[in-house]
Amino acid sequence: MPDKVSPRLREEIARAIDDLGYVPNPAARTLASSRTNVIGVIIPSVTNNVFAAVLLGIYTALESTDYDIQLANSRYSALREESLLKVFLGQKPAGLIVTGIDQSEKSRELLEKAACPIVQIMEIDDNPVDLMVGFSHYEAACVATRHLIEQGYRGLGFIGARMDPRSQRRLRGFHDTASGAGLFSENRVITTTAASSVTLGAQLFAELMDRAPDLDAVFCNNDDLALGVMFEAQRRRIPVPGRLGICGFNDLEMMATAEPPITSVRTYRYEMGRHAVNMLVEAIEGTGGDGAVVDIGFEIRKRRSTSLGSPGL
Amino acid sequence: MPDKVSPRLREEIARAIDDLGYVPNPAARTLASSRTNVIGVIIPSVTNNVFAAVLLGIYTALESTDYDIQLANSRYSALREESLLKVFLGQKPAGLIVTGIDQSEKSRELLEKAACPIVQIMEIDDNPVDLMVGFSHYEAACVATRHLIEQGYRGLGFIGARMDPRSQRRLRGFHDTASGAGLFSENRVITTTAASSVTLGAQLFAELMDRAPDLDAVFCNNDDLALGVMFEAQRRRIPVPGRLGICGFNDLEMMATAEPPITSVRTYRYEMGRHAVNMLVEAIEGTGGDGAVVDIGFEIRKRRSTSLGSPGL
DNA sequence: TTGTATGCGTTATCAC
DNA sequence: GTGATAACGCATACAA
Repeated sequence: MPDKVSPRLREEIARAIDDLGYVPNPAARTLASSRTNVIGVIIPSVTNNVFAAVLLGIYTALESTDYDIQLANSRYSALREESLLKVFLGQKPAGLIVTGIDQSEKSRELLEKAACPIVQIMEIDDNPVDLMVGFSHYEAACVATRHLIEQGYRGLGFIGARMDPRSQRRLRGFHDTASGAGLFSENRVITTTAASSVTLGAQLFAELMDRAPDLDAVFCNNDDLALGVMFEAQRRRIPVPGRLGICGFNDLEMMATAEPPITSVRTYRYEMGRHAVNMLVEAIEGTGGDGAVVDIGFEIRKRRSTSLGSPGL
Repeated sequence: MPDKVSPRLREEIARAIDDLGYVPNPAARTLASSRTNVIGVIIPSVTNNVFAAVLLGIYTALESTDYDIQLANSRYSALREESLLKVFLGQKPAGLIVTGIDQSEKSRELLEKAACPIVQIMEIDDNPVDLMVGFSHYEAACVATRHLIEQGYRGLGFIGARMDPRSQRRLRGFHDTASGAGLFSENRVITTTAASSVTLGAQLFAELMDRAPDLDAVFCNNDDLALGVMFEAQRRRIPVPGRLGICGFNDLEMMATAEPPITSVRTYRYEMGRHAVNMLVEAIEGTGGDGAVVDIGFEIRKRRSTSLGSPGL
């Protein structure tokens, strides 16, 4: 579409289009060109604030393009993801954004032979289907656990819900780091596959505390659980951070305002969404090399909830 | 599609379809039939938990149908909603779900003359474009305010963020009820158009408390703000509910687990989403009468954060 | 009932 | 370049 038309003529055309009430028919367009401007997005949950933020990044980045997005949520089921993938690929999408690196074998196959660029988000490893943007949940958990140890906590515990692949990698990071310092005890780990919530955090903490009185710090799978732990600690008059250290994951906005403010691992959800779209569009339009893996990183936000050893926090 | 085929034959057909790798082409289908199976959804925000829950209801209800959903967020802008509406209507959608009743004049016009069923969600009034499912934010605020009065609070205040039309109606409900009891003071009301957050709740409460020391109860526009108020009260060693009553709005899951548990107005977000889809599909398929307005109600959840007069709570 | 031709609105191709 | 025309893949109306 060369812009060699005079502004004058251009306007006239626009007016004519408007007068005739012409509206392009997308169905006819994609049928004729056998090309769509649809980018498929599969996330595990729409209500989880983490993925909602990713989604916001995706929508925002897409606004300056003329791609449409087709959203689906897999509800943390690899099987459901697989069937969604089939439907999506049937539409011959311009690109695909999928969550994580734990697709089913069949899904992986479908993705490998897909005709469009694919970007996996939220995690990174050295075996991408195509594009990838995320961070290492394992490393993030290691850093958080190390922080607890450095603060002087010795009875390290872990509370986890949902236990999707990313949660499991966080647990591994916790395990390896705590073990390395000779501070790991299976007895101080409690997990469930139930959906995460503040209430669940309180319940799991209550259970864990009763079972393991030597517990003096918990690394929570996510911020909802951490908040629940804090509420339950307050109910039981357990001083935080004096008697109990609490560390969350994701650093939702409320963590900084809680009383006491809660330490958490900052992750860049919005940015991952934006980045994923940018990479994808570049790949679709052939302006960027493919096979790229970008590590978007994370950052531990140290706050009062873990300031046992450094009251200055 | 009469099911007069033998299961035997049916399976054979399915196998043949699978063998040939046949995948229906939706573009060709909509082009030929000049009908789409797309339902457009416009919500103000994807990250706001309230709308995320609505969305979950929508996606869930849609799973048993063969409609697709086209999602867009207006970012609380009537102007943006208008342009989204134009794009959506250009696609000749099978139906449309829009948020609220405060569309721009032009949007209203577009909706009125749209060829498909429309459902407005989140609110109700007696002037629907077509279908409607929601509840009265005004009434809900009245009930919440009355509760504070019944508990014995006299220095009633209001904290509001975003101040979209629904928030404004809640403020009106608060105003009218408090005024009716001779307990309204403009000095105890603080609002901002900034986006709501826990941090903002804490800030607004700090400001309000400094300005109006006679404040002894706050009705918050939403639960994030209420949680922020609670944290700030704890920081300032203000006893809740003894010296300060707190009431939120929406009853997010965390409200029941907070310490103290926070009173809130339960709203049925998920159900509104489901109901909207069901009404829409019925209207599209002509199996239901149109023009229906369904009041999905709300319920005040009384908890310790407002138990000044009834310690038994 | 079963089969066949025409049209949906665009893109893309091929003559010109 | 410019303008006519053949696909694109399915639905549908009509003929058999």
